[in-house]
Amino acid sequence: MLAAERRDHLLGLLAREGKVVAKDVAAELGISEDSVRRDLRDLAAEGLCQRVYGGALPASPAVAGYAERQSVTPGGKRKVAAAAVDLIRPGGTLILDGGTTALAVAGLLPPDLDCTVITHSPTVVAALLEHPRVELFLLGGRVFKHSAVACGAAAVEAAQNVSADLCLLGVTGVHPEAGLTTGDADEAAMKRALAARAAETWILASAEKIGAASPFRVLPWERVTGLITDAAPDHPTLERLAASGLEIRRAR
Amino acid sequence: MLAAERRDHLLGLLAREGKVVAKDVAAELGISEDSVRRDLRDLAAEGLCQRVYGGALPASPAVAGYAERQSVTPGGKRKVAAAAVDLIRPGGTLILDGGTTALAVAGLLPPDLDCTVITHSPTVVAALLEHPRVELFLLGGRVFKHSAVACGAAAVEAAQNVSADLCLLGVTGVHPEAGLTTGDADEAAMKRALAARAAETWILASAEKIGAASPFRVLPWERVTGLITDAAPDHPTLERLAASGLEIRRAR
DNA sequence: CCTGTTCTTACATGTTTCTGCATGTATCGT
DNA sequence: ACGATACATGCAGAAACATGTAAGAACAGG
Repeated sequence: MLAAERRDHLLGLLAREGKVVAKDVAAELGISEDSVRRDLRDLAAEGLCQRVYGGALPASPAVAGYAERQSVTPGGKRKVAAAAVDLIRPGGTLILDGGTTALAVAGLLPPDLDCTVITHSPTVVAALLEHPRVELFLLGGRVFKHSAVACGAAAVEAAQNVSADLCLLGVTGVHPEAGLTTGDADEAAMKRALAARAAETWILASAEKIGAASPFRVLPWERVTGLITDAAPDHPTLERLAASGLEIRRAR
Repeated sequence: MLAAERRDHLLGLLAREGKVVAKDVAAELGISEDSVRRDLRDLAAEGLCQRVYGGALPASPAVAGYAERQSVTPGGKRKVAAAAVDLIRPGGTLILDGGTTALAVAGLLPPDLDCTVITHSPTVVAALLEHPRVELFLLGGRVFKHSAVACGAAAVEAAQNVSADLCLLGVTGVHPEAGLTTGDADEAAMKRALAARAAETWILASAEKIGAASPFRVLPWERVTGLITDAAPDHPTLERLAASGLEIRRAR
Protein backbone atom coordinates (compact mmCIF):
# COMPACT_ATOMS: atom_id res chain seq x y z
CA MET A 1 0.00 0.00 0.00
CA LEU A 2 1.68 3.14 -1.25
CA ALA A 3 1.11 6.39 0.59
CA ALA A 4 -0.19 7.88 -2.65
CA GLU A 5 -2.72 5.06 -2.89
CA ARG A 6 -4.06 5.84 0.54
CA ARG A 7 -4.45 9.43 -0.50
CA ASP A 8 -6.39 8.46 -3.61
CA HIS A 9 -8.52 6.10 -1.57
CA LEU A 10 -9.41 8.87 0.83
CA LEU A 11 -10.26 11.26 -1.97
CA GLY A 12 -12.37 8.57 -3.58
CA LEU A 13 -14.29 8.00 -0.38
CA LEU A 14 -14.84 11.71 -0.01
CA ALA A 15 -16.22 11.95 -3.52
CA ARG A 16 -18.36 8.81 -3.33
CA GLU A 17 -19.69 8.91 0.19
CA GLY A 18 -19.24 12.53 1.12
CA LYS A 19 -17.28 11.78 4.26
CA VAL A 20 -14.39 9.88 5.76
CA VAL A 21 -14.23 8.38 9.24
CA ALA A 22 -10.63 7.96 10.32
CA LYS A 23 -11.30 4.93 12.46
CA ASP A 24 -13.16 3.05 9.73
CA VAL A 25 -10.55 3.68 7.07
CA ALA A 26 -7.78 2.60 9.41
CA ALA A 27 -9.58 -0.68 10.04
CA GLU A 28 -10.46 -1.16 6.38
CA LEU A 29 -6.91 -0.63 5.12
CA GLY A 30 -5.21 -2.24 8.09
CA ILE A 31 -3.17 0.81 9.01
CA SER A 32 -3.02 2.90 12.13
CA GLU A 33 -5.43 5.72 12.74
CA ASP A 34 -2.44 8.00 13.08
CA SER A 35 -1.53 7.48 9.46
CA VAL A 36 -5.07 8.24 8.36
CA ARG A 37 -5.05 11.38 10.43
CA ARG A 38 -1.71 12.40 9.01
CA ASP A 39 -3.01 11.89 5.47
CA LEU A 40 -6.16 13.85 6.17
CA ARG A 41 -4.13 16.63 7.68
CA ASP A 42 -1.97 16.79 4.55
CA LEU A 43 -4.96 16.72 2.24
CA ALA A 44 -6.61 19.46 4.24
CA ALA A 45 -3.43 21.52 4.00
CA GLU A 46 -3.67 21.24 0.22
CA GLY A 47 -7.30 22.25 0.36
CA LEU A 48 -8.55 18.89 -0.87
CA CYS A 49 -10.71 18.14 2.11
CA GLN A 50 -12.06 19.77 5.19
CA ARG A 51 -10.87 18.35 8.46
CA VAL A 52 -13.54 17.66 11.12
CA TYR A 53 -13.52 15.86 14.41
CA GLY A 54 -13.51 12.14 13.71
CA GLY A 55 -12.60 12.33 10.07
CA ALA A 56 -13.02 14.67 7.12
CA LEU A 57 -15.56 16.10 4.71
CA PRO A 58 -15.18 17.11 1.05
CA ALA A 59 -13.51 20.42 0.44
CA SER A 60 -15.53 23.60 0.12
CA PRO A 61 -17.24 24.08 -3.23
CA ALA A 62 -14.58 26.64 -4.13
CA VAL A 63 -12.04 23.93 -4.76
CA ALA A 64 -14.24 20.89 -5.23
CA GLY A 65 -13.83 19.24 -8.56
CA TYR A 66 -10.08 19.07 -8.29
CA ALA A 67 -10.13 15.48 -7.12
CA GLU A 68 -12.37 14.31 -9.91
CA ARG A 69 -9.70 15.19 -12.42
CA GLN A 70 -8.04 11.84 -11.85
CA SER A 71 -11.08 9.68 -12.24
CA VAL A 72 -12.69 8.42 -15.39
CA THR A 73 -15.37 10.40 -17.12
CA PRO A 74 -18.71 9.38 -15.67
CA GLY A 75 -21.44 8.33 -18.06
CA GLY A 76 -23.46 11.49 -17.61
CA LYS A 77 -20.69 13.79 -18.72
CA ARG A 78 -20.04 11.68 -21.77
CA LYS A 79 -23.67 11.91 -22.82
CA VAL A 80 -23.69 15.66 -22.36
CA ALA A 81 -20.46 15.95 -24.32
CA ALA A 82 -21.85 13.84 -27.16
CA ALA A 83 -24.90 16.07 -27.40
CA ALA A 84 -22.67 19.14 -27.44
CA VAL A 85 -20.64 17.79 -30.34
CA ASP A 86 -23.81 17.88 -32.46
CA LEU A 87 -23.84 21.66 -32.14
CA ILE A 88 -20.46 22.03 -33.79
CA ARG A 89 -20.55 22.94 -37.46
CA PRO A 90 -17.71 21.89 -39.78
CA GLY A 91 -15.43 24.73 -40.74
CA GLY A 92 -16.53 26.80 -37.79
CA THR A 93 -14.72 28.12 -34.75
CA LEU A 94 -15.39 26.74 -31.32
CA ILE A 95 -14.47 28.09 -27.91
CA LEU A 96 -14.02 25.22 -25.51
CA ASP A 97 -13.90 25.64 -21.76
CA GLY A 98 -11.70 23.65 -19.37
CA GLY A 99 -13.01 20.95 -17.08
CA THR A 100 -13.85 17.32 -17.48
CA THR A 101 -16.98 17.82 -19.57
CA ALA A 102 -15.18 20.02 -22.08
CA LEU A 103 -12.38 17.48 -22.14
CA ALA A 104 -14.91 14.83 -23.03
CA VAL A 105 -16.14 17.03 -25.88
CA ALA A 106 -12.57 17.24 -27.18
CA GLY A 107 -12.25 13.49 -27.07
CA LEU A 108 -15.48 13.02 -28.99
CA LEU A 109 -14.76 15.36 -31.89
CA PRO A 110 -15.04 13.27 -35.06
CA PRO A 111 -11.68 12.73 -36.78
CA ASP A 112 -12.95 14.20 -40.05
CA LEU A 113 -14.20 17.39 -38.44
CA ASP A 114 -12.48 20.47 -39.79
CA CYS A 115 -12.68 23.33 -37.33
CA THR A 116 -10.76 25.71 -35.09
CA VAL A 117 -10.79 25.16 -31.36
CA ILE A 118 -9.95 28.01 -29.00
CA THR A 119 -9.37 27.09 -25.37
CA HIS A 120 -7.69 28.21 -22.18
CA SER A 121 -7.13 24.64 -21.07
CA PRO A 122 -3.75 22.96 -21.65
CA THR A 123 -5.46 19.65 -21.02
CA VAL A 124 -7.88 20.18 -23.88
CA VAL A 125 -4.95 21.10 -26.10
CA ALA A 126 -3.17 17.90 -25.15
CA ALA A 127 -6.28 15.89 -25.94
CA LEU A 128 -6.58 17.45 -29.40
CA LEU A 129 -2.91 17.27 -30.41
CA GLU A 130 -3.58 13.95 -32.09
CA HIS A 131 -6.60 15.24 -33.97
CA PRO A 132 -5.66 15.39 -37.65
CA ARG A 133 -7.69 18.40 -38.78
CA VAL A 134 -8.52 20.62 -35.85
CA GLU A 135 -6.67 23.90 -35.66
CA LEU A 136 -5.79 24.80 -32.07
CA PHE A 137 -5.51 28.19 -30.46
CA LEU A 138 -4.48 28.44 -26.84
CA LEU A 139 -5.35 31.35 -24.59
CA GLY A 140 -2.56 31.98 -22.10
CA GLY A 141 -2.40 33.49 -18.67
CA ARG A 142 -1.77 32.60 -15.07
CA VAL A 143 -2.56 28.92 -14.62
CA PHE A 144 -5.14 28.14 -11.96
CA LYS A 145 -3.84 24.79 -10.80
CA HIS A 146 -7.00 23.41 -9.27
CA SER A 147 -8.86 23.32 -12.54
CA ALA A 148 -5.82 23.40 -14.81
CA VAL A 149 -6.87 26.35 -16.93
CA ALA A 150 -5.39 29.74 -17.70
CA CYS A 151 -7.27 32.62 -16.15
CA GLY A 152 -6.66 36.01 -14.64
CA ALA A 153 -6.31 39.39 -16.29
CA ALA A 154 -3.90 38.27 -18.99
CA ALA A 155 -6.13 35.39 -20.05
CA VAL A 156 -9.22 37.57 -20.16
CA GLU A 157 -7.33 40.06 -22.29
CA ALA A 158 -6.13 37.32 -24.63
CA ALA A 159 -9.73 36.26 -25.07
CA GLN A 160 -10.63 39.73 -26.40
CA ASN A 161 -8.68 38.95 -29.55
CA VAL A 162 -10.69 35.98 -30.68
CA SER A 163 -14.21 35.38 -31.82
CA ALA A 164 -16.13 32.24 -32.54
CA ASP A 165 -19.43 30.78 -33.68
CA LEU A 166 -19.98 28.67 -30.62
CA CYS A 167 -18.85 28.59 -27.00
CA LEU A 168 -19.26 25.53 -24.82
CA LEU A 169 -18.98 26.27 -21.12
CA GLY A 170 -18.95 24.00 -18.11
CA VAL A 171 -20.20 25.22 -14.76
CA THR A 172 -20.37 23.65 -11.32
CA GLY A 173 -23.82 24.95 -10.45
CA VAL A 174 -27.08 25.58 -12.30
CA HIS A 175 -29.62 27.13 -10.00
CA PRO A 176 -32.85 29.04 -10.72
CA GLU A 177 -31.99 31.93 -8.44
CA ALA A 178 -28.18 31.79 -8.17
CA GLY A 179 -27.86 31.28 -11.92
CA LEU A 180 -24.80 29.72 -13.49
CA THR A 181 -22.06 29.52 -10.93
CA THR A 182 -18.55 28.21 -10.42
CA GLY A 183 -16.10 27.89 -7.55
CA ASP A 184 -13.51 30.51 -8.41
CA ALA A 185 -13.89 34.20 -9.14
CA ASP A 186 -11.14 34.37 -11.76
CA GLU A 187 -12.51 31.32 -13.45
CA ALA A 188 -15.96 32.89 -13.56
CA ALA A 189 -14.52 36.03 -15.13
CA MET A 190 -12.70 33.94 -17.72
CA LYS A 191 -15.83 32.03 -18.65
CA ARG A 192 -17.65 35.33 -18.98
CA ALA A 193 -14.96 36.64 -21.29
CA LEU A 194 -15.16 33.50 -23.41
CA ALA A 195 -18.92 33.65 -23.73
CA ALA A 196 -18.72 37.29 -24.81
CA ARG A 197 -16.62 36.33 -27.84
CA ALA A 198 -19.01 33.77 -29.31
CA ALA A 199 -22.23 34.11 -31.27
CA GLU A 200 -23.83 31.28 -29.31
CA THR A 201 -23.09 30.06 -25.80
CA TRP A 202 -24.24 26.68 -24.52
CA ILE A 203 -23.87 25.47 -20.98
CA LEU A 204 -22.81 21.87 -20.34
CA ALA A 205 -24.04 20.57 -17.00
CA SER A 206 -24.36 16.93 -16.07
CA ALA A 207 -27.20 15.95 -13.75
CA GLU A 208 -25.42 16.48 -10.44
CA LYS A 209 -24.88 20.16 -11.23
CA ILE A 210 -28.56 20.92 -11.68
CA GLY A 211 -29.98 22.66 -8.63
CA ALA A 212 -26.53 23.23 -7.16
CA ALA A 213 -24.98 26.63 -6.52
CA SER A 214 -21.33 27.67 -6.16
CA PRO A 215 -20.03 30.98 -4.82
CA PHE A 216 -19.37 32.88 -8.05
CA ARG A 217 -21.82 33.89 -10.72
CA VAL A 218 -20.65 33.23 -14.28
CA LEU A 219 -23.32 34.59 -16.60
CA PRO A 220 -26.87 35.89 -16.52
CA TRP A 221 -29.36 33.71 -18.35
CA GLU A 222 -29.79 36.30 -21.09
CA ARG A 223 -26.27 35.68 -22.33
CA VAL A 224 -26.85 31.97 -22.71
CA THR A 225 -28.26 30.32 -25.80
CA GLY A 226 -29.13 27.05 -24.16
CA LEU A 227 -28.33 24.31 -21.71
CA ILE A 228 -27.35 20.70 -22.33
CA THR A 229 -27.88 18.22 -19.54
CA ASP A 230 -28.64 14.57 -18.89
CA ALA A 231 -30.93 15.33 -15.97
CA ALA A 232 -34.58 14.28 -16.26
CA PRO A 233 -36.70 16.96 -18.01
CA ASP A 234 -39.12 16.99 -15.10
CA HIS A 235 -36.39 18.08 -12.69
CA PRO A 236 -37.93 21.04 -10.82
CA THR A 237 -34.98 23.31 -11.58
CA LEU A 238 -35.13 22.49 -15.28
CA GLU A 239 -38.87 23.07 -15.40
CA ARG A 240 -38.46 26.50 -13.91
CA LEU A 241 -35.68 27.37 -16.33
CA ALA A 242 -37.66 26.12 -19.30
CA ALA A 243 -40.64 28.16 -18.16
CA SER A 244 -38.47 31.28 -18.22
CA GLY A 245 -37.64 30.63 -21.84
CA LEU A 246 -34.24 28.92 -21.76
CA GLU A 247 -33.67 26.33 -24.44
CA ILE A 248 -32.87 23.01 -22.82
CA ARG A 249 -31.48 20.12 -24.79
CA ARG A 250 -31.64 16.67 -23.31
CA ALA A 251 -28.58 14.40 -23.66
CA ARG A 252 -29.17 10.67 -23.82
CA MET B 1 17.01 -8.93 -19.06
CA LEU B 2 17.66 -5.87 -21.17
CA ALA B 3 17.22 -2.43 -19.69
CA ALA B 4 14.65 -1.65 -22.36
CA GLU B 5 12.72 -4.76 -21.36
CA ARG B 6 12.58 -3.61 -17.77
CA ARG B 7 11.34 -0.25 -18.94
CA ASP B 8 8.55 -1.84 -20.95
CA HIS B 9 7.68 -4.11 -18.07
CA LEU B 10 7.35 -1.13 -15.74
CA LEU B 11 5.21 0.80 -18.20
CA GLY B 12 3.06 -2.28 -18.66
CA LEU B 13 2.54 -2.61 -14.94
CA LEU B 14 1.65 1.05 -14.69
CA ALA B 15 -0.92 0.70 -17.44
CA ARG B 16 -2.39 -2.58 -16.19
CA GLU B 17 -2.38 -2.12 -12.44
CA GLY B 18 -2.12 1.62 -12.09
CA LYS B 19 0.93 1.47 -9.86
CA VAL B 20 4.39 0.06 -9.42
CA VAL B 21 6.00 -0.93 -6.13
CA ALA B 22 9.77 -0.86 -6.45
CA LYS B 23 10.32 -3.64 -3.96
CA ASP B 24 7.88 -6.03 -5.63
CA VAL B 25 9.25 -5.52 -9.11
CA ALA B 26 12.79 -6.02 -7.89
CA ALA B 27 11.80 -9.36 -6.36
CA GLU B 28 9.75 -10.40 -9.38
CA LEU B 29 12.50 -9.70 -11.90
CA GLY B 30 15.35 -10.72 -9.66
CA ILE B 31 17.14 -7.39 -9.88
CA SER B 32 18.13 -4.90 -7.23
CA GLU B 33 15.74 -2.26 -6.00
CA ASP B 34 18.31 0.30 -7.03
CA SER B 35 17.88 -0.58 -10.67
CA VAL B 36 14.13 -0.31 -10.40
CA ARG B 37 14.47 3.06 -8.76
CA ARG B 38 16.87 4.21 -11.47
CA ASP B 39 14.45 3.13 -14.16
CA LEU B 40 11.54 4.82 -12.46
CA ARG B 41 13.54 7.99 -12.05
CA ASP B 42 14.36 8.00 -15.75
CA LEU B 43 10.78 7.28 -16.74
CA ALA B 44 9.59 10.06 -14.48
CA ALA B 45 12.06 12.46 -16.07
CA GLU B 46 10.61 11.60 -19.46
CA GLY B 47 7.13 12.21 -18.12
CA LEU B 48 6.02 8.60 -18.44
CA CYS B 49 5.27 8.08 -14.79
CA GLN B 50 4.97 9.95 -11.57
CA ARG B 51 7.42 9.04 -8.86
CA VAL B 52 6.06 8.49 -5.34
CA TYR B 53 7.60 7.16 -2.16
CA GLY B 54 7.81 3.40 -2.55
CA GLY B 55 7.22 3.18 -6.27
CA ALA B 56 5.47 5.09 -9.03
CA LEU B 57 2.06 5.96 -10.42
CA PRO B 58 1.00 6.58 -14.02
CA ALA B 59 1.65 10.06 -15.37
CA SER B 60 -1.22 12.32 -16.30
CA PRO B 61 -2.52 11.30 -19.75
CA ALA B 62 -1.61 14.67 -21.25
CA VAL B 63 2.07 14.29 -20.44
CA ALA B 64 2.30 10.58 -21.09
CA GLY B 65 0.69 10.99 -24.50
CA TYR B 66 3.22 13.57 -25.57
CA ALA B 67 6.23 11.73 -24.17
CA GLU B 68 5.18 8.51 -25.86
CA ARG B 69 5.04 10.14 -29.26
CA GLN B 70 8.73 10.92 -29.07
CA SER B 71 10.46 7.94 -30.57
CA VAL B 72 13.92 8.06 -29.09
CA THR B 73 14.55 9.41 -25.64
CA PRO B 74 18.22 8.95 -24.92
CA GLY B 75 19.41 8.95 -21.36
CA GLY B 76 21.45 12.02 -22.14
CA LYS B 77 18.44 14.27 -21.89
CA ARG B 78 17.97 13.43 -18.25
CA LYS B 79 21.54 14.36 -17.46
CA VAL B 80 21.26 17.63 -19.33
CA ALA B 81 18.00 18.41 -17.60
CA ALA B 82 19.48 17.63 -14.18
CA ALA B 83 22.37 20.00 -14.85
CA ALA B 84 19.91 22.68 -15.96
CA VAL B 85 17.94 22.40 -12.74
CA ASP B 86 21.06 23.47 -10.86
CA LEU B 87 20.86 26.85 -12.57
CA ILE B 88 17.44 27.61 -11.14
CA ARG B 89 17.41 29.82 -8.10
CA PRO B 90 14.63 29.54 -5.53
CA GLY B 91 12.17 32.38 -5.67
CA GLY B 92 13.15 33.28 -9.21
CA THR B 93 11.31 33.24 -12.49
CA LEU B 94 12.10 30.71 -15.16
CA ILE B 95 11.13 30.62 -18.81
CA LEU B 96 10.91 27.04 -19.94
CA ASP B 97 10.80 25.99 -23.56
CA GLY B 98 8.79 23.09 -24.96
CA GLY B 99 10.29 19.81 -26.06
CA THR B 100 11.33 16.66 -24.30
CA THR B 101 14.41 18.11 -22.62
CA ALA B 102 12.43 20.97 -21.13
CA LEU B 103 9.81 18.45 -20.07
CA ALA B 104 12.51 16.52 -18.27
CA VAL B 105 13.55 19.73 -16.49
CA ALA B 106 9.96 20.16 -15.35
CA GLY B 107 9.91 16.60 -14.08
CA LEU B 108 13.12 17.12 -12.14
CA LEU B 109 12.19 20.35 -10.35
CA PRO B 110 12.54 19.62 -6.62
CA PRO B 111 9.19 19.57 -4.82
CA ASP B 112 10.34 22.20 -2.36
CA LEU B 113 11.40 24.65 -5.06
CA ASP B 114 9.46 27.88 -4.93
CA CYS B 115 9.54 29.64 -8.27
CA THR B 116 7.50 30.90 -11.21
CA VAL B 117 7.59 28.99 -14.47
CA ILE B 118 6.61 30.70 -17.71
CA THR B 119 6.13 28.45 -20.70
CA HIS B 120 4.43 28.19 -24.06
CA SER B 121 4.09 24.44 -23.75
CA PRO B 122 0.80 22.93 -22.53
CA THR B 123 2.71 19.72 -21.88
CA VAL B 124 5.07 21.42 -19.46
CA VAL B 125 2.06 22.96 -17.74
CA ALA B 126 0.45 19.53 -17.41
CA ALA B 127 3.66 18.13 -15.96
CA LEU B 128 3.85 20.89 -13.34
CA LEU B 129 0.20 20.94 -12.30
CA GLU B 130 1.01 18.51 -9.52
CA HIS B 131 3.95 20.54 -8.30
CA PRO B 132 2.97 22.00 -4.93
CA ARG B 133 4.82 25.32 -5.05
CA VAL B 134 5.55 26.33 -8.60
CA GLU B 135 3.49 29.20 -9.97
CA LEU B 136 2.61 28.65 -13.63
CA PHE B 137 2.14 31.17 -16.40
CA LEU B 138 1.13 29.97 -19.82
CA LEU B 139 1.87 31.88 -23.01
CA GLY B 140 -0.93 31.37 -25.49
CA GLY B 141 -1.14 31.45 -29.26
CA ARG B 142 -1.67 29.23 -32.23
CA VAL B 143 -0.66 25.71 -31.29
CA PHE B 144 1.98 24.14 -33.44
CA LYS B 145 0.87 20.54 -33.22
CA HIS B 146 4.10 18.90 -34.23
CA SER B 147 5.94 20.09 -31.17
CA ALA B 148 2.89 20.87 -29.04
CA VAL B 149 3.76 24.46 -28.21
CA ALA B 150 2.08 27.79 -28.75
CA CYS B 151 3.80 29.96 -31.32
CA GLY B 152 3.01 32.49 -33.99
CA ALA B 153 2.45 36.23 -33.74
CA ALA B 154 0.06 36.06 -30.78
CA ALA B 155 2.44 33.93 -28.74
CA VAL B 156 5.41 36.18 -29.51
CA GLU B 157 3.35 39.16 -28.45
CA ALA B 158 2.29 37.45 -25.23
CA ALA B 159 5.94 36.82 -24.46
CA GLN B 160 6.64 40.58 -24.55
CA ASN B 161 4.70 40.96 -21.32
CA VAL B 162 6.87 38.74 -19.17
CA SER B 163 10.42 38.81 -17.93
CA ALA B 164 12.51 36.28 -16.08
CA ASP B 165 15.87 35.57 -14.52
CA LEU B 166 16.59 32.51 -16.57
CA CYS B 167 15.51 31.02 -19.87
CA LEU B 168 16.14 27.39 -20.75
CA LEU B 169 15.86 26.67 -24.46
CA GLY B 170 16.00 23.43 -26.37
CA VAL B 171 17.23 23.39 -29.96
CA THR B 172 17.56 20.67 -32.56
CA GLY B 173 20.93 21.76 -33.89
CA VAL B 174 24.13 23.24 -32.44
CA HIS B 175 26.60 23.98 -35.19
CA PRO B 176 29.68 26.23 -35.29
CA GLU B 177 28.67 27.97 -38.50
CA ALA B 178 24.89 27.51 -38.63
CA GLY B 179 24.55 28.42 -34.96
CA LEU B 180 21.57 27.37 -32.88
CA THR B 181 18.87 26.05 -35.16
CA THR B 182 15.46 24.42 -35.10
CA GLY B 183 13.06 22.89 -37.59
CA ASP B 184 10.30 25.46 -37.77
CA ALA B 185 10.42 29.17 -38.48
CA ASP B 186 7.64 30.14 -36.10
CA GLU B 187 9.17 28.05 -33.39
CA ALA B 188 12.52 29.76 -33.92
CA ALA B 189 10.87 33.16 -33.64
CA MET B 190 9.15 32.10 -30.44
CA LYS B 191 12.38 30.87 -28.88
CA ARG B 192 13.99 34.16 -29.86
CA ALA B 193 11.18 36.07 -28.16
CA LEU B 194 11.55 33.98 -25.01
CA ALA B 195 15.30 34.44 -24.81
CA ALA B 196 14.88 38.20 -25.18
CA ARG B 197 12.81 38.32 -22.00
CA ALA B 198 15.32 36.67 -19.67
CA ALA B 199 18.49 37.92 -18.03
CA GLU B 200 20.28 34.67 -18.80
CA THR B 201 19.67 32.18 -21.58
CA TRP B 202 21.04 28.65 -21.52
CA ILE B 203 20.80 26.17 -24.33
CA LEU B 204 19.98 22.55 -23.56
CA ALA B 205 21.35 20.17 -26.17
CA SER B 206 21.94 16.48 -25.66
CA ALA B 207 24.88 14.91 -27.48
CA GLU B 208 23.12 14.01 -30.72
CA LYS B 209 22.32 17.67 -31.37
CA ILE B 210 25.95 18.80 -31.29
CA GLY B 211 27.28 19.35 -34.79
CA ALA B 212 23.82 19.10 -36.33
CA ALA B 213 22.04 21.90 -38.17
CA SER B 214 18.36 22.51 -38.85
CA PRO B 215 16.83 24.96 -41.33
CA PHE B 216 16.00 27.90 -39.07
CA ARG B 217 18.35 30.01 -37.01
CA VAL B 218 17.19 30.65 -33.44
CA LEU B 219 19.74 32.93 -31.83
CA PRO B 220 23.21 34.33 -32.42
CA TRP B 221 25.81 33.15 -29.94
CA GLU B 222 26.05 36.59 -28.37
CA ARG B 223 22.57 36.28 -26.96
CA VAL B 224 23.34 33.02 -25.22
CA THR B 225 24.81 32.76 -21.73
CA GLY B 226 25.90 29.16 -22.03
CA LEU B 227 25.31 25.66 -23.27
CA ILE B 228 24.56 22.51 -21.32
CA THR B 229 25.30 19.20 -22.98
CA ASP B 230 26.33 15.66 -22.21
CA ALA B 231 28.61 15.41 -25.24
CA ALA B 232 32.29 14.77 -24.63
CA PRO B 233 34.21 18.04 -24.05
CA ASP B 234 36.66 17.13 -26.81
CA HIS B 235 33.88 17.05 -29.40
CA PRO B 236 35.25 19.19 -32.27
CA THR B 237 32.16 21.38 -32.36
CA LEU B 238 32.32 22.04 -28.64
CA GLU B 239 36.03 22.83 -28.80
CA ARG B 240 35.38 25.43 -31.46
CA LEU B 241 32.53 26.95 -29.49
CA ALA B 242 34.54 27.04 -26.29
CA ALA B 243 37.39 28.69 -28.16
CA SER B 244 35.05 31.45 -29.25
CA GLY B 245 34.20 32.17 -25.63
CA LEU B 246 30.94 30.31 -25.02
CA GLU B 247 30.50 28.89 -21.55
CA ILE B 248 29.93 25.16 -21.82
CA ARG B 249 28.69 23.14 -18.90
CA ARG B 250 29.12 19.38 -19.00
CA ALA B 251 26.23 17.25 -17.75
CA ARG B 252 27.10 13.89 -16.24
C1' DC C 1 42.90 -10.62 -30.37
C1' DC C 2 44.03 -7.48 -26.98
C1' DT C 3 43.45 -3.19 -24.39
C1' DG C 4 41.43 0.73 -22.61
C1' DT C 5 37.10 3.07 -22.10
C1' DT C 6 32.42 3.55 -21.06
C1' DC C 7 28.23 1.95 -19.36
C1' DT C 8 25.56 -0.75 -16.39
C1' DT C 9 24.61 -2.98 -12.23
C1' DA C 10 24.85 -4.29 -7.42
C1' DC C 11 26.39 -3.42 -2.96
C1' DA C 12 27.63 -0.47 1.02
C1' DT C 13 27.10 3.73 3.35
C1' DG C 14 24.75 7.59 5.41
C1' DT C 15 20.54 10.31 5.10
C1' DT C 16 15.80 11.16 4.77
C1' DT C 17 11.12 9.80 5.22
C1' DC C 18 7.50 7.12 6.84
C1' DT C 19 4.91 4.57 10.31
C1' DG C 20 3.19 2.97 14.67
C1' DC C 21 3.27 3.40 19.55
C1' DA C 22 3.33 6.10 23.80
C1' DT C 23 2.28 10.13 26.20
C1' DG C 24 -0.32 14.05 27.43
C1' DT C 25 -4.00 17.30 25.84
C1' DA C 26 -8.29 18.70 23.76
C1' DT C 27 -12.95 17.75 22.45
C1' DC C 28 -17.25 15.35 22.40
C1' DG C 29 -21.48 13.18 24.30
C1' DT C 30 -24.01 12.14 28.31
C1' DA D 1 -18.64 17.27 35.37
C1' DC D 2 -17.21 12.94 33.81
C1' DG D 3 -15.67 9.16 30.90
C1' DA D 4 -14.72 8.12 26.32
C1' DT D 5 -12.91 9.25 22.16
C1' DA D 6 -10.11 11.95 19.07
C1' DC D 7 -6.16 14.50 18.68
C1' DA D 8 -1.08 16.46 18.61
C1' DT D 9 3.48 15.56 19.75
C1' DG D 10 7.69 13.10 20.46
C1' DC D 11 10.18 9.12 19.68
C1' DA D 12 12.19 4.84 17.76
C1' DG D 13 12.39 1.27 14.42
C1' DA D 14 11.88 0.34 9.72
C1' DA D 15 11.70 1.31 5.10
C1' DA D 16 12.99 3.98 1.12
C1' DC D 17 16.20 6.87 -0.76
C1' DA D 18 20.70 9.21 -2.68
C1' DT D 19 25.40 8.73 -3.24
C1' DG D 20 29.76 6.70 -3.91
C1' DT D 21 32.34 2.69 -5.26
C1' DA D 22 33.77 -1.47 -7.36
C1' DA D 23 33.09 -5.40 -10.42
C1' DG D 24 31.51 -6.94 -14.68
C1' DA D 25 29.79 -6.51 -19.56
C1' DA D 26 29.68 -4.21 -23.85
C1' DC D 27 32.10 -1.62 -26.95
C1' DA D 28 35.67 0.77 -29.97
C1' DG D 29 40.18 1.13 -31.64
C1' DG D 30 44.49 -0.61 -32.54
